[in-house]
Amino acid sequence: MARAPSSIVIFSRQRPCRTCRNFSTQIRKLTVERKEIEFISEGIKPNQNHELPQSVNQHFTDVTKEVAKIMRTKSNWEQTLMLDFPSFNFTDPQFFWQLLKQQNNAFLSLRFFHWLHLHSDFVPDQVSCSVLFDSLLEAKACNAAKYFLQVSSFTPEQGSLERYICCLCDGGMVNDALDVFVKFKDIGICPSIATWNSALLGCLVVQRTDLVWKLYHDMLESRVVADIETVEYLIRAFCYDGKFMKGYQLLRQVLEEGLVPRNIAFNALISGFCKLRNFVRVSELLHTMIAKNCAPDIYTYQEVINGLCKNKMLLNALRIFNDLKNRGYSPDRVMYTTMIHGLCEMGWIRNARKLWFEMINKGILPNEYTYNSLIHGTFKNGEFRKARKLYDDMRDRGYGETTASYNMMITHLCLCGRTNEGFELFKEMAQKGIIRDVISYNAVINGFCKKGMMVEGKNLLNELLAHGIQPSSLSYIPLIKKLCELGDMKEAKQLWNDMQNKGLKPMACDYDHFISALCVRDHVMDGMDWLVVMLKNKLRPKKKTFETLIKCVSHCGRLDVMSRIVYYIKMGICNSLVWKFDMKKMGWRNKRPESFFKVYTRRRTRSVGTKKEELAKASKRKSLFKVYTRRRTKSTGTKKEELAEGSRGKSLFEA
DNA sequence: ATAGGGTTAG
Repeated sequence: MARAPSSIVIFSRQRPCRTCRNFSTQIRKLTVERKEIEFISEGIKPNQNHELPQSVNQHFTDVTKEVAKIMRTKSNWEQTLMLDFPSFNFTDPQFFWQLLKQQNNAFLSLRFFHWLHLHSDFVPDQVSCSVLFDSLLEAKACNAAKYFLQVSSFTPEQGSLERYICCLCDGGMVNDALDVFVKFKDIGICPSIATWNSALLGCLVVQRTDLVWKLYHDMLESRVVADIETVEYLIRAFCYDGKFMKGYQLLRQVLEEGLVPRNIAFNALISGFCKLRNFVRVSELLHTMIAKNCAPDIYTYQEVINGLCKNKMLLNALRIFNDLKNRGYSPDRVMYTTMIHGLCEMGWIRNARKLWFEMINKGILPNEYTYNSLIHGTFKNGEFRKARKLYDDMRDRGYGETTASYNMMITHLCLCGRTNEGFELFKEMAQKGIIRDVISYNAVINGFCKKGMMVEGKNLLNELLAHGIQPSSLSYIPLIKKLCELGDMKEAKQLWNDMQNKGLKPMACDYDHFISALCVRDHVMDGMDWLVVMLKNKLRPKKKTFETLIKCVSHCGRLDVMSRIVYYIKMGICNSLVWKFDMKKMGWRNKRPESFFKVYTRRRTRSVGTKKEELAKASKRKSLFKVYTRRRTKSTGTKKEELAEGSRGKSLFEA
């Protein structure tokens, strides 16, 4: 696959006109074309060796008018034409010209051509073809243009072909556009930079960055000089691929050359660095924008506020939001919705309501997104009745007929124990023809499981699979969790295997369902086996998992198992980066791992034993622990060796 | 561009 090279050639055309996307200004007007046609037609005399008499031309004009009228008004125009003009020769190229000029409608002309072609293999002459083709392009009818090109097999001139590429890209038919590029390559002609850019944008819009890079590779091969618009698309493509740093480096590179891309490139980068939680860079980008006379727009701030909210930095988001208002920017509906959603997500429902009424007072009406955000927040706040009322309000306004709305409502109904109502909505979706996706199914499956309705839950999972919907791990986990609770470990394991056979990776907390179910039934060793599986899958166990195990271990006094847990902590996890990060957060970096051990023993013994017992046990454990620390330090520490030692450790414990 | 599904901390 083609990849973007690290550096690119820049042509210093700061703001290129968008040749290919603005048909009304860039493409010659159809009226102009018509004049040209009339002019040319005097010189070309298709099928005739002499001038047509004026009377014949007049006759054509009359007939074309009549034909146009019939085509516009009658659905069975083909028959009507045959009946009304039984002896007329429609295949006369002169007549087709006349029709093109008269009808002023590319689609009607195309239909007429299609009819003629079906009956007589009629193909208009080159000039008519290009007029028709160009007007189809002007009408952005890429499918029609493609069809016409195939059937008439005429060769458009280079300009038309380039506009054809733009038209295809506008209509999302990027693969066809790429085929035209191949044609250009074959005849050794290089399209203009505007056409390349239009194609890059087309690929970007349909989220095919692989094609962006392929095109860019071809561009470099054709020695086309990229311009700032190209750079914008490449930055956006990098961001789409999640390679924000590469996009950023490209931006730096062009800024150094004195070129500034449009806001949208900055916005994409800002959105990316928000995702990475790199707000220092976000701030730097904002400053760069201002310095380069590229004032951040409402979309820019939208990205910033969205990023801050998603990272739970609500106060910062609110500050910027209020600053904007104070500085005279008026937040739009999207901005209000984003802010309300952020507040609801964090449970700040009162502030969310305040903004809700503020926007209504400003004359901005909430839309479906706003309603959904506030309903979500109201549910989270446990106010079922209020949420229900808001939902009815939304329905009264004609919103709520989308999958996302239904899913939100079903999820919350199921969460607050109203699974039946949720299921009713789920059925309503099917009746109304609203698509039910994996989230809809998962929500109801979860609801059924919560109520212990396992048969219904399993049926729904099977229905989901039967409908060919790609399940997610959340389609299985509620069932597995409940089965574990009920003690049906066999069935739970069966579903667990089904899930993994579908390539779905469970998360670390999903193992807890098995571990706690086993611990409840005093099967500590089996619980340990699950821990081992987790570690083998390079999953970082949650603190809760250890707590569950340790509680159980202490309950049945299996000190041997306890030391094995500590062994795993030392052997398996301490070396992974993730764990180190967690250790750092827990404040025991540079401390000896015993402290971790102590935390758990202390917590446990408080609830169980007396202080004397505690001390005695602790010292015993400590000595056990020391054995293993010593053993571990002996090993030189390559991963393989550690794994080998891990398995030896296991057998030691079980002996 | 904005809405729908699970994690963690004292």
